[in-house]
Amino acid sequence: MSEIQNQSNQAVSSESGPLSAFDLFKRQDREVAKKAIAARLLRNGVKQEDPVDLSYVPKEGETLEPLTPESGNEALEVYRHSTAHLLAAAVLDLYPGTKLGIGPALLDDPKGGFYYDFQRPEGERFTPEDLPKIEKKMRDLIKRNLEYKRLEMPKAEAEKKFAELGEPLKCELIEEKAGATVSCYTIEGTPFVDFCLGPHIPSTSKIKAIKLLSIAGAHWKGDETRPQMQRIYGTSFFSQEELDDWIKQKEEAEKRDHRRIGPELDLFSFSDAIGPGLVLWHPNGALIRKVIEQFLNDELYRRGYSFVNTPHVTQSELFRISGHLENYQEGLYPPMTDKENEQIEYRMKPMNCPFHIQIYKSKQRSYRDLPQRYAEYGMVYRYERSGVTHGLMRARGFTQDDAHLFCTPEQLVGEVIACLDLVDFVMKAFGFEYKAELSVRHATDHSKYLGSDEVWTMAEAALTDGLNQYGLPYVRMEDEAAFYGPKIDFKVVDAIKRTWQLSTIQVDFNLPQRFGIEFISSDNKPHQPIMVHRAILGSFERFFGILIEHYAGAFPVWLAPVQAIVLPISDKYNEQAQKVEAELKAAGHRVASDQRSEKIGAKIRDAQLKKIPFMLIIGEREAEAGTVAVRDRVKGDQGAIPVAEFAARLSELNKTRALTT
RNA sequence: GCCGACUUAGCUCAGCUGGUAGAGCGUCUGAUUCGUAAUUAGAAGGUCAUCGGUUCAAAUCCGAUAGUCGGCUCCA
Repeated sequence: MSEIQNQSNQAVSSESGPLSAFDLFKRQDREVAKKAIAARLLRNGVKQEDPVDLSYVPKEGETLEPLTPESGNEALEVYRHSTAHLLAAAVLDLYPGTKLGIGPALLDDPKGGFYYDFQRPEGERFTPEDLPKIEKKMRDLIKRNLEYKRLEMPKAEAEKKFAELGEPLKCELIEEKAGATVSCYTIEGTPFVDFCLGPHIPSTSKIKAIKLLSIAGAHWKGDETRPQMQRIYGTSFFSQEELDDWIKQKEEAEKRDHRRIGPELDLFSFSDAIGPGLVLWHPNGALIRKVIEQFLNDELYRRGYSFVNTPHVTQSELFRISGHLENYQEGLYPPMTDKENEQIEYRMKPMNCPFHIQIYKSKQRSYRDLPQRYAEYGMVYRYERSGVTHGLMRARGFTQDDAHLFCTPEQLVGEVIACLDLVDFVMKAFGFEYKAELSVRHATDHSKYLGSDEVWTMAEAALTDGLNQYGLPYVRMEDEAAFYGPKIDFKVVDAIKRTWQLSTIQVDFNLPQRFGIEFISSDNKPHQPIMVHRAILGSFERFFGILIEHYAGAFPVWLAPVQAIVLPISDKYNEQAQKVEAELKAAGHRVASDQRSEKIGAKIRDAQLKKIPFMLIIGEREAEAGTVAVRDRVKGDQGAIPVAEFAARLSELNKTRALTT
């Protein structure tokens, strides 16, 4: 990375005036200067958080590095933020009287891009037909190569200026956020002025590839009590190729959408007669779920878990004690009143933990009994607001693969390591890469956290030691812990590089205290056990949705509802097909046969669309030889092999949970 | 919950500014007996999401309800 010392700046500034970042870069390397869109600022060699404009004139002790398209997210953020300004300029030009909200860049996929919030005058609003017009105007502005100008002024002056411009929301922001000096940006030749920290690209022609995406409602500052504005989403890239790739990626994600694939492959559905967010698992989906459950069952037994079962409803009292009633009132289904005693109300359960605690509490526990590990695939019900349900990903009724560990402080590290190993084992089985995040308390401000310093220090140390001993790299997130304890979260990366938050390991100081659970230690005195909540898949519903998208519906053999389908060439070989089907079924495989009077091409096509891993074709040759011609859904025709050989192959794939054939 | 869009046969979708429904796929019945991604003929199938209104007349216009979809932390 080229680096320009301020000394050189001072050396020349006497003759030709002070030199800007751009001037300095140009001296160093014309090509780099041409590509630069902003500059990274180093003060006494220390990188400053916010980049600066190319017009920035460095001060004593400051060094600059160019920010180019190759600089990654830092540059992309500046670029997209500038595109958001361009959008606002185009909108103001086309729709005078529009008030500005905010317009930040977005980096996270799938929302990568930017948006700008607008308030149109009473009675006016954007419609989807406006987007092409606005986009066209943006392109016009790009062609005119207009300059992004930075203005600085005292706070009072800025407030006056925006008041004159009729931008009340901007005034509110200045009031709240601004220091003594306020910076603004304009785009030359447009009515656009924005209160903005910057930095921005030097001129509109730097913007190479844009696309406006959608219009949505958004409340000012995300606050529902504030007026609703119209938000325009868009995205921009340094090149058309990158934009095209992004569009392709989006289309790929749409093709994989579990809400499309689910009904297509007859995996699950929703029914208006039942209600939003309540899932019907069809035979194919339920079968996959059973296979996953069986896989987990075996593993959990092996790892010393006990299985428990608890009811779906409970007297509200349980959740009053746990604090959920107070804190999550909105998220609960409304209460049911007891028929015989109006004083008693029941609730659908939103969590399993208090039930497991009741099991723990059912008798006195000795330190010799610990750890207790209770696992349950517990169905819980949360009243998600009507606008937020999303297929299997966000449902109102879902099944947690929940477990609660009750242990002594000394046992915590060991339990953490065991959980890490379980997460690793399960994620690898499904072919997921993953990353870990350790969420701990704020370094100094502990006011919002419950529990003593002593116990927090112990728990954070146990999680950290566990991660280190297990050898798992992690990101430490300060101030991201839950109020009730520190945690480790896992993010998996799917087949098309999207990340999903799945597993979690959380230490809880709150519930043991609220429910007053204890164990008798070797000192013959009661102590409070450490409680750990842990989920691997999170919820079966959501995990299934993620799996469908991860595999695009083409499940590996061990999960596929139908692992192989027998396809007779014509009716003449139906009998042989039935024999082969029966033989494979007897060997424990999930096999079907297609005995319709269709041509083989049609049968193959249908099997292919159902994403069945193997097609076993039987014609005259195979019937005579007792073989099947194996067609792999990915690799195509594999030639004929004896039925027994195919059965052995299927067994092997199933046993090893192979992800490919 | 809020903003916007959408809801027509099992599925995907046509149906122009109101004149009372159409295709492809699928299903069913028959013919065909076929060698690696769609053989063929015929038939059945819809209170146009639901309820209400305007009109001589509503899938079409208006309103309400339900459901689905895109959003509603990202800051000057």
